[in-house]
Amino acid sequence: MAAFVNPTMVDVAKRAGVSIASVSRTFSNPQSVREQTRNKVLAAAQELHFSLSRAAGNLKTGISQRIALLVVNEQIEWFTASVIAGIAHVLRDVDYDLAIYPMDSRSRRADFFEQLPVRNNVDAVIVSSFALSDDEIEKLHSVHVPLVGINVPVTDGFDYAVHASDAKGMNMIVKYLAMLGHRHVLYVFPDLDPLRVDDPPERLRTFLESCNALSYMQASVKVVDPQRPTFEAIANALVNDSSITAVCVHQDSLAIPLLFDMQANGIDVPAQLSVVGYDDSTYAQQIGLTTVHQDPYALGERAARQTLRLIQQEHIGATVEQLPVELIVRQTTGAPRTVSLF
Amino acid sequence: MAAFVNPTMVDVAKRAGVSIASVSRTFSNPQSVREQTRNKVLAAAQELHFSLSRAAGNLKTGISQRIALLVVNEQIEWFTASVIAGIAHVLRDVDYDLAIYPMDSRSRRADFFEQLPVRNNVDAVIVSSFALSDDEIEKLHSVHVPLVGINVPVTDGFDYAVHASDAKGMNMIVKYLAMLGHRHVLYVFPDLDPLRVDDPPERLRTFLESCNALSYMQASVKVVDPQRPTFEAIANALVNDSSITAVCVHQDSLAIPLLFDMQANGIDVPAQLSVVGYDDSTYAQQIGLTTVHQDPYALGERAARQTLRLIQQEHIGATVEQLPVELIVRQTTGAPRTVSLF
DNA sequence: CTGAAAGCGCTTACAG
DNA sequence: CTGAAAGCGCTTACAG
Repeated sequence: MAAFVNPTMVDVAKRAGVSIASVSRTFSNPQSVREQTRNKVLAAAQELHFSLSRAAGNLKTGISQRIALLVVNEQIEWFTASVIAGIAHVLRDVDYDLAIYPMDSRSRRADFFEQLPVRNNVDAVIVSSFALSDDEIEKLHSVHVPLVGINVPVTDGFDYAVHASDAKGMNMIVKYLAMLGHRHVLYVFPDLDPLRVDDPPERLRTFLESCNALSYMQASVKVVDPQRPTFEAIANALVNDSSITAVCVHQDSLAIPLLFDMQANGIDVPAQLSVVGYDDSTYAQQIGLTTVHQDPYALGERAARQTLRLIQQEHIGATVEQLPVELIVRQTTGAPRTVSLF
Repeated sequence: MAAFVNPTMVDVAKRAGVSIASVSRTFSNPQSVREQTRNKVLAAAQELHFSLSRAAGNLKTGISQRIALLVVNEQIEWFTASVIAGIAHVLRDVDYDLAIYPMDSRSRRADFFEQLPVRNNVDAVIVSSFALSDDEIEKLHSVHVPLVGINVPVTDGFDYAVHASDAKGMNMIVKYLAMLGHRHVLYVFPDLDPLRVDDPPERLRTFLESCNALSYMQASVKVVDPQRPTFEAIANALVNDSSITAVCVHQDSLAIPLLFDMQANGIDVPAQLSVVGYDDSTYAQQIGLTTVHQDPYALGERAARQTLRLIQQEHIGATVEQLPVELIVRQTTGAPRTVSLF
């Protein structure tokens, strides 16, 4: 490992008896070189275990083959992990790297925008699921590279943005519950990461709007500490107002333990109470949770594809897109109860 | 965006009235330049929004600041996502990139080892949670870069490897169940990803060994399709042999839906049946699952740190390490039942 | 402590 | 179709 030196194009050129220009061309633009030459080069390259140096190419072309992803959470959870997998999948095929920059504390975030380590070293930046301040957007613009957003609450200043529409999903939930006959739904809302400056959150907002749009539909909200059992937190809301017949939980990761606790406490879901989640995440299917399906992997893929187009200066069509969202009715929802809950 | 050109060291040097060597030094080795000079450089750099080009540096130094991670699954699941987050965390601090190469199909995997896109373009390679063939290891050696493993079943040919010991975890489970008084445990084993050439899997193997070591402990195994409900699959094993009083599930992701189904089917866990999982993954805590805790994030961090040392040619101490594993006793385990299950 | 200069390994006009 | 040559933006021995 000590004195090992990788072969370069000059080694290949020598062995193949051609110029380095021909070597370069057979890799970057094969049809521009005669087949015979190409074969000589390929053979020599194979024999020497030659491999292009991306650093040299990057330097010459000014293309870094790197895209930055700004995310808010460090211990990456379900949604972000899928987004990353989707992006990484499309980038790998074109030999691009994804450089992940976690903004998991105020100081890290401040440092990032202070240093802007991305300047000069990235072909685009993608922001996932949090809001940028105007100042931050301006700084990102100063790196002169396409800026794309995934589930960003406001899209001004972005060259492209994709969303899974919370508005549509919530609207479907509310309409579906109304159709089943529910007239009073409790929204369970976890205290959010303070760094996620999405305020008021789209889901909650559109839940309230959707209920409002239906004159007969009453909405209540219960804010809950995600670290503590949700069941206990909402139990008294439920006893205090017996007109609540359905619970709409902000996200599956809260709904699933809740369901479990309800079952353990002998509450019959959905006979006594309907429960709907949001995300269609791990276990939702196995457990039979009615929820809204979205596809963060697809979001990542789409964002990555469009980013690549932007880098290529290609036309990308619409500058803001929504990916479909789907209500998945399973076993936790039904008609409102006819007898009392407790 | 069109004609924008980033400033280079020569711009900074001019503005600061020094040579580019001094500019370079103030960034790479600040104490080698006089404070006054350094300040001039820093000021000029700031004014021009200068940022080092990593491509140029990489080319000159031969250090790519890139580490490859080989993983087997594309739709990245809980464990791998945490490993990645752990690695990415330590790499970000030293401005290294993580290039993820998914080996999610035979052809992708074959292509990777055929092309070896990593040659000449990576400072190390890390392999997570699958077995390499001898041939593959040999090819990776030919890239002349440190090779490190995370939870790899065999560590020959690796410069370093970290594990969360399945053997220890399983041993704790079996001893704990024995202590509670169980004498016959059913191991629930999912059909594994055929690409994960870990055969026979450590967990199952050490479960059987641990039971064997206790002369009075009987072990049974039920192979299960992870796509279908586990409860139905094991129900008849349970009725057919009433001496089974505990179920040891290969991983939490199987155990959690199983528990849910048991509860729904009126089985009282642990009064009628003890259930233990493995992983301490999402929801295990909220749901009260007895399981073995391991820390893939820590595994990733440790692997990354050691990889960096290897790259630096530093001494790394032991070449194979195990990270602690912990039995977390919660509410799904107890004494064997005294009345029949069904 | 500082500068002039070579060179890392490519790509790509340009000329033939 | 092919080659000679310039140059991308740094780092670093070398000399002073």
